[in-house]
Amino acid sequence: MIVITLPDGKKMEFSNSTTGLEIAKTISSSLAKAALAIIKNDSLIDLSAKITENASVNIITRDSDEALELIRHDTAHVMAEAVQELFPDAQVTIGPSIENGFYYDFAREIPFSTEDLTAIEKKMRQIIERNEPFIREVWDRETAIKHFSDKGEKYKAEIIYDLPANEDVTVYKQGDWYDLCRGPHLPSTKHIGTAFKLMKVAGAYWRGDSKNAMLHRIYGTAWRNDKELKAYLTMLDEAEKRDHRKLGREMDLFHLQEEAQGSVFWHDKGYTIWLELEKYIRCRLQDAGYQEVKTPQLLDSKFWEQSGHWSKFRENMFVVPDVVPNIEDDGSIFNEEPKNYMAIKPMNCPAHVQIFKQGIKSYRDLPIRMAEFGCCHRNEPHGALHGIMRVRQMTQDDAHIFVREDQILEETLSFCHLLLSVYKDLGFEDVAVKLSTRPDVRAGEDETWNKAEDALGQALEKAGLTFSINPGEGAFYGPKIEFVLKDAIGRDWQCGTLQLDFVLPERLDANYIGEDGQKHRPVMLHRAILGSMERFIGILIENYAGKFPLWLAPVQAVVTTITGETDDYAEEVYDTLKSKGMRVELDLRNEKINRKIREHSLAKVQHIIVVGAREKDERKTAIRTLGQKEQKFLSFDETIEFLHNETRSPLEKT
RNA sequence: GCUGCUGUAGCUCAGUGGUAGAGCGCGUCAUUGGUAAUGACGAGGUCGGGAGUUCAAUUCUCCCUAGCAGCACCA
Repeated sequence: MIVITLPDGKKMEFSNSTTGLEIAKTISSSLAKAALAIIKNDSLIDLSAKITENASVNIITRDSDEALELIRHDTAHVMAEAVQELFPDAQVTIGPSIENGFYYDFAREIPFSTEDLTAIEKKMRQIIERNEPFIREVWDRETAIKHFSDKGEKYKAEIIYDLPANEDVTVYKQGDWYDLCRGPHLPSTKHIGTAFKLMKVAGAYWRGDSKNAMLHRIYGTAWRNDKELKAYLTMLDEAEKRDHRKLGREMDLFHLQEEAQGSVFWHDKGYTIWLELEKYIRCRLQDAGYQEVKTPQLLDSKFWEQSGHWSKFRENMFVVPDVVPNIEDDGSIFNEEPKNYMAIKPMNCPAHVQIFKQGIKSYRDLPIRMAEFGCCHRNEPHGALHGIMRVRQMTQDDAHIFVREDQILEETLSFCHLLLSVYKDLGFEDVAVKLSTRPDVRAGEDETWNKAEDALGQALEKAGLTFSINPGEGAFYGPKIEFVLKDAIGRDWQCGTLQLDFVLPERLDANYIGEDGQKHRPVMLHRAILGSMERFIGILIENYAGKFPLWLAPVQAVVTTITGETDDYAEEVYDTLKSKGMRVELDLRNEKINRKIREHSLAKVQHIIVVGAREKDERKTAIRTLGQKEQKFLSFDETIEFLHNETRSPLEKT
């Protein structure tokens, strides 16, 4: 006799064994039809799996998150079958479900083409239509290894070989095709439905390691129903429309060119956003008791050896020989072998420690909050570069807070408040927080790590933030907090960070005099709110789809005319707005008003101020605001006041 | 860095083994038009760079380079 407990607490009895399907049938025939799998004591298992002991059971139907994962995983299996039917030379490897869909990696000489995807997808729909049940089998380990090896599936054989000894080797069959898989699966292929689409082919390393063979990965998306699929595809379209590289060009914000790959040419309009953002952050930091500094770009390699970057970070640094170059037409660039090397800074922290070290610091001086809009260069791999989001020259809104150990909690807490308040001002209210804890390879005593992790955790709790733990993801020198914000179309961006560091002050021999008259090591908090100016502006562009909050917008209003007869009045409006510090443009072109409205609207100018003969006569303006049907008719003075109000930054609003 | 794809006018993109085209933009002229494209004419290209095959290469092949997608890495 076994007892099954349902989520509502109801108990059911079965003679000696049962299955999820039997339980569902006992409850109702409609549930039996809808049931896809069950959660038994917190683990997801097949509907047909035998239950032989007392258990709590939750029946999974299509609308649950678990079902969606099953759908995605099963679609991956069906794709693998389709691929092997069409391309018998392809070996299967792994195919998990992922966010928004699934992928499957295949080993094969020839990569898949875009045309292949169409054929594979067609075959998948046939396989689903066959409605083959997924059947689980447990195989003997040795037999399984031999079987897959003989079949030429060496990757599968390798996976089985590496499976923990206590784990069953399970194989799932769907018709004649089968795959090594832990499961669970849907009852049969038809449950997958039709809401999936193969998206793209890409290379991927076996087991994610760049030393291993490159496999061919096919990505797909899969959803519960066509409506969800369509919504996802619409979101992708929307993301493409917002692409900062496209908007950056269209709005004349910046450009990139191959002679300076990974570094941004900021145009007037883009740099206006930068300056406004920088001004805003600078004010917030001043209010929060930070000092601002500026440190050198080029520093001797010996300095980086001392800081530890030379051994740990050198492959990401730009190194310059400290030699006068040869200017003769022939011959090498350098006539002598360089004795010394300089490196362009990839981080600001070691330089900040040098400032800290000037003079003697007392425990009374701490905390010292040292900020820099630090321009750093990192020698990023070519394949990593992406628009202005991932660049080789970047400016961080960086700061290092030198504290005593007893100040960690308080400084962390106030940083969290500052960061959330900044994000809110910039339009991001949905922020996820992650705490990354000690990695396997680390510096420092376990006792110190305990204190550090506790302090960060406590600060987050005090700040009222819910957070998830990233075990083992901390830096080697200390644990860190990462702040992830969600943009207008639901994408996540990791921006802010706070990292505790016990190592660098030690390496660079920073100290302060404590109450006891002895030297002590300060702890460093590395922290950034935006991350980098480049990346954050990229995020802003995509989040707002180019329609920036007015205080950041490069063009806040355009004054334009209907005919040339009112040019003088338009100039007066324009001059007055300009003199009040607003970013206004004057459009006196000999074009029809329709055209001018269209062009400025497409350029995402939010306020178009039209002055024609009527407005001139009455000393008024007609303001057309982007996204609104009605125009406003305001007097000259009201216009100035209206725009002045609209363009106020969050700093002026409080 | 790895795999695949791409590079033609300022932008978006056609096209061809016999040295190139469209739309938008730009310039000139005409037009003075009340809220999402006025018309006409015109100027723009060593077809990413180099080598090879060929009588002939923007087109075919190879190498390099940059961009794009993904992987790895990461702010």
